[in-house]
Amino acid sequence: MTDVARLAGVSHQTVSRVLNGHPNVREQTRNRVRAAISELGYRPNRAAKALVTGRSQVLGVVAQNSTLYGPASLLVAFENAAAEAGFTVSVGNVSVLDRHSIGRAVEQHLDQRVAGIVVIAPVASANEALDHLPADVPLVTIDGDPARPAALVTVDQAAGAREATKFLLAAGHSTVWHVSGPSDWFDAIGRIEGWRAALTEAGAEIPPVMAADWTAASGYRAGQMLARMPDVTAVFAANDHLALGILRAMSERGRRVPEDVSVVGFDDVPEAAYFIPPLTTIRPDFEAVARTTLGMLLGQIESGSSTSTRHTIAPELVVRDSVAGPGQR
Amino acid sequence: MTDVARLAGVSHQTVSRVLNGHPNVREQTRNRVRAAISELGYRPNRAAKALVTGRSQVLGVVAQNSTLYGPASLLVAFENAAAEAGFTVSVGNVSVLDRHSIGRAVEQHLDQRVAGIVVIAPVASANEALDHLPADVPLVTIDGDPARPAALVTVDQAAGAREATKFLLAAGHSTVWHVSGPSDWFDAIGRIEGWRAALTEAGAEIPPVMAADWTAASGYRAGQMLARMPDVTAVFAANDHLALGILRAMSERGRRVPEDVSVVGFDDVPEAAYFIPPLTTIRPDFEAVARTTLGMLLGQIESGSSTSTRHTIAPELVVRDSVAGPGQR
DNA sequence: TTCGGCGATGTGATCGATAACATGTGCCGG
DNA sequence: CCGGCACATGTTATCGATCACATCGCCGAA
Repeated sequence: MTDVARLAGVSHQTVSRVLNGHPNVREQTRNRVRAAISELGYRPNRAAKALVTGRSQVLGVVAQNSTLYGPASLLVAFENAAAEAGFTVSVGNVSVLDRHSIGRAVEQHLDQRVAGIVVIAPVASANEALDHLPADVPLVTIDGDPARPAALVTVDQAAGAREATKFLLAAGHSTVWHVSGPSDWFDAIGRIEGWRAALTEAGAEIPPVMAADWTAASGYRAGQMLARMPDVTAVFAANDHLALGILRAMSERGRRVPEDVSVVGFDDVPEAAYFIPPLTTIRPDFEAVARTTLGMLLGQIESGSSTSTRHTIAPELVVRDSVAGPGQR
Repeated sequence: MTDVARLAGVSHQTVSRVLNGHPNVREQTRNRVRAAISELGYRPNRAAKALVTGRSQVLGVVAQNSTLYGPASLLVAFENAAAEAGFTVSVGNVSVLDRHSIGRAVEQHLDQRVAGIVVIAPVASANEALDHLPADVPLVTIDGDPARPAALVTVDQAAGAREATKFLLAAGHSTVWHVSGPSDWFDAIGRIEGWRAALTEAGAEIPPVMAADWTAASGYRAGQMLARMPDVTAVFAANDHLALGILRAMSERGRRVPEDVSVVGFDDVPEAAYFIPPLTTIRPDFEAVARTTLGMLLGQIESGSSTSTRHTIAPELVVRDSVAGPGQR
């Protein structure tokens, strides 16, 4: 930086002003400095800037280390959004979302002087950790507890589940079964709620929830039970991989989809259109979630105050071939 | 740090020595300093350290922004391995792997004074960029060009493809068709080579390569063509999602898998066991790739010299139900 | 005419760590 | 009994930026 200043015939402070777009610099001076910068191939040292300002141009993300489609897509979408805004993303993967792990990951980020932190906290166990975090750092939660008063962005799980269920009911089914995600996930809870609400509104009978985790394996197991109950004609699976397992179980027991049983999933994984049959599902807009999260975070960073705004992103129904009326049998 | 020094009754330099495990500190002094540190809840400022040493405890990863299973798993595995070694990972996502984008991402990482960089460079277009990178920074490439003399870790694509093809031949098929990935991906090229080698060794006829991208959609299109050729009895798909599309195309045209047509995939995505039928596939060991990469990177960081070692990780055949002999029809 | 004020720029202190060198002990061998 | 050396520790400079404040013209209003 000193070299640049010398070449441009100004002080290091003026170079700093040009770099940071400070208004009070003469056009001519600004140009001289710019020329010197590009001639020397000068690149500012972020570490020095971080040291003096106490903040870096890095955003920290704490996420459960997983290749689950939802969280992974969210992460990628957020990385993109952040890159566009000129931020780098530092990922603090964590194997369990408990208080200790999250706390450690957050502190590690604070050591690096990140400008803000995003916690992808889809499970109940993350709550306690979030309650004990320092309040003065910009922080936004994705998929966290809707009941917590904190800055939060989520997909509207209940609305999506409701739409899926209503779509099945509208096709003529008298009720809809549900294979749910793990009960400690807010996503799973929200989807159960939406499903139940749609059934209640329609005055339909509410079958017991079939608990599963998010894997195709557990969907398959649930599907094996559903397949042997002849009165089951419609199933709403809490995600597409569960649906995949269900499709296979149905196929093995000779129950055709959608002629005998209709199935709707959630997530719209890229392969969903190529399941047998192509899966009708709910598509959450991960990019919108990422953009919104980034916006809130940047807002907090600029204002210096942490808000408790809540944003909910409505998902969208994608109709394919896995739903038909019960009469088709 | 000054506060800690005062409380412990020593100089800040001694505190620094304790922090960095310097040997020449008396046991008793060391304990006093440790006590002061924990009493004050002191946490060192990484930015300051990075400023003075010129290196941070951060590793940069440049990857194509995608939710493709392979790259995404690799990234997660690497983040875990790095976290275990006490490093944070900063991800520089890039939408296209061309010279300009990679260059920019790398420079951004250098601005942050990362300790080392990993480039996940599975396509040919990344080569040019890699040739023009500064040579003095520790850098390891994953899935890069096997022909480039650089530090590189890859899955042994050819060996996996060969194993898959041999398995199909061993089941009694006279030849094996191949639906490949995009021709600018080294992974795709390696898999084609392995497939071709296995056919050549067995003296089997070599059918034309069916070009596709990695998506289920393109697998479906290829599958539609394969399904109408009655002499096609065995297909090796370059990844599991392609295989999924093929399975659906076969199912639509009434060709049963595995009775009429056998299919093998590549990747072993978690859902592969729940395709219809469960997919026989090749499982690459992403964790081994990540561990090896990290090891090489740390080696370079410590030694200060950049090596050109190459490591290849052999994948493994996972047998399920999508392969049978041609006689079964 | 004069002085307040603002715009453009420079000067020195500062962030929090490490590096290089200096200092002060105590022990050993000659 | 003393020089010298290893060990423990302290002092000061340094990394590369920003911040707070000082300075210097210059313009317009009293």
